[in-house]
Amino acid sequence: MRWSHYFLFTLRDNPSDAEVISHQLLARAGMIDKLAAGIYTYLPLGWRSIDKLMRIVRDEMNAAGAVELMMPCVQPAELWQKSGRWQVYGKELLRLKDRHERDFCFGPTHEEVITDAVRRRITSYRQLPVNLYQIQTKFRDEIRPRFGLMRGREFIMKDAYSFHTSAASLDEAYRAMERAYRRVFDRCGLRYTAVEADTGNIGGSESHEFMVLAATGEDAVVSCPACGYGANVEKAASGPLPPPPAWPGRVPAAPEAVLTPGTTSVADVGEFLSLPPARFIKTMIVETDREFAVALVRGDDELNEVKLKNVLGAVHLQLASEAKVEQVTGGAMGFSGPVGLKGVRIVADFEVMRLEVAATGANRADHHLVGVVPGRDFTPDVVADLRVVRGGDACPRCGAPLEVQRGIEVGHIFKLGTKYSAAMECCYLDERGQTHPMIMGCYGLGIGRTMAAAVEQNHDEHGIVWPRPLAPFEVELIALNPDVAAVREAADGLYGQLQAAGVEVLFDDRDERPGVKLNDADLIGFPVRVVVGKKGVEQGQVELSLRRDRIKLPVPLAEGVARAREALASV
RNA sequence: CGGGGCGUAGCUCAGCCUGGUAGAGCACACGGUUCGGGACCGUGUGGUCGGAGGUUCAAAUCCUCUCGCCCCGACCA
Repeated sequence: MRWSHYFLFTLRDNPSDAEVISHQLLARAGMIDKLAAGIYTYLPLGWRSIDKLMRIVRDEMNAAGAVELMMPCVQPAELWQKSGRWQVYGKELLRLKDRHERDFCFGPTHEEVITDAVRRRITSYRQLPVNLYQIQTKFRDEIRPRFGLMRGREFIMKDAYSFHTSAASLDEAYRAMERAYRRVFDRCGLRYTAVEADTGNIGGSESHEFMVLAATGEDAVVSCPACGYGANVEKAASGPLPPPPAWPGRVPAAPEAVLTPGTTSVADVGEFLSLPPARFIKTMIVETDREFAVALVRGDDELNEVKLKNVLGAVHLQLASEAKVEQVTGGAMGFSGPVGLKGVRIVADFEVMRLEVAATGANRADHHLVGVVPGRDFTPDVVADLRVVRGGDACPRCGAPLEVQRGIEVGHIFKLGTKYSAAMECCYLDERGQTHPMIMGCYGLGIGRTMAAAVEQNHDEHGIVWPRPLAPFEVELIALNPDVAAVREAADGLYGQLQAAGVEVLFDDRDERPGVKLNDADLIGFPVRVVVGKKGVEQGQVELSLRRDRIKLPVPLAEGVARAREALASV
């Protein structure tokens, strides 16, 4: 492709609304164009990357035995009412009406449609299992789209759905999908990790996320370098913490109230009473879709709201407002504690119950209780893992120190079970003629997000450094001085030869100054660059360089194509 | 939805506080000099200052409302 015949416009400045590096670079490199919040055009260069990634994904899905189809974006409300998600999904579901005022939505995911398609065709165990996938544009009306392609409202996703007669069969498909995902991300040259994940509102029994490791990731990933344990921080567990410093002095027979004016944070009270934060019981009042509840974690720990939500069986959970806190505890916000609380469920973290004595709020303004003994002075309704795991905590499997890194969730696979098949009567007859709901799995992979993640992980101060499999073109050929006949002829010749050799080449034949073309080449970041300049051509040479190390190497003009292909093979 | 910030030329921004002829750089067009790391000189095109209402002799500037965008939080296959 000749640049002069293409549709490629690079930007010198970062767009004012681009904050993360992948958004900045993809926009400056002329690959994407924002139309509205979280809604982007893939310009020709960007679309080539997307197309390459989709080919890799198709390849691996097909190899893993999944079958491609294409479902509609616009879906009738009836299906969603049947699964119950018309009510549950909330504002993230973009709803619309047709001219007859009938309700539709723009599909954020396709469990309903696929389950409907399968239930009307498959009736026998003999026809199972099946695994169907599509690559398609989704729409989710996110509360807050951000970070360019990383969290769009409209985005391209590969989604697959499998149907089974047994947990063993589902497990087989699940493992096959896991292997396929690994191959996809391996082929893309990404550094990633697969971790255990919370199943969220999708539901199901088991779930793994594929995280591309990058500092700008929205998620925290906990991993054990010793045994390979890995989990999203929402889900991650740890071994027991080391005990906090000893309680100073004697443990009283009953909690004693002390005056602690104005000290509402653990840090403040700790300093005021000369107690370490780990000796406090942090008490948080939460409000869920069904109740108020009280969560207790050790003073130096953070509450993991996802874990708490799961323990409480809640769909939504938030910290209670000041007024609600006072209503529940009878005391001021910032002075809450579990002692004497009535009428609410109390959930305590394991580490709280391991404290033989502690301090906590007195449910009375400007007062705390010291000498509180868990189990003696209060009894939680549930004891569970509620804390956010931190770097250095013990691995729950082997005890080695855990690491915490940032990650971008590019894939997520779930064992769904019968949640949708039961609700939508997607059933089969077994050998004995009995009816059962099918057992389902679902498997998502964000196409645009993976492209953005690749840029987050592969760039330098000059621009993008594409891994070859995702590079829009493999080689950029630059005619530095196209007004010089010898240069033009040499570059034209190389261009024809590269094309004939099947190399994907973008030929920068623009009438621009050398600096502009060289800087643009760095910005758009194809793996191999071939520069034809006046001086070189006089000596029968062109210059070859790799984007990653930017080392320039003169090669004979006649060997240009062969050497470029060698260089490509090396990346 | 809560908190913060921003909407002025295709892009990045200044001007606003303290009301008085709408600006710069880049991009684009033409001419000239340049040409291996984002050149220079000259000329030129391009803006209902996000929108509506108000105050005023006069509004990009002050006030009210509204729309859009970005960041933090809550939320999130």
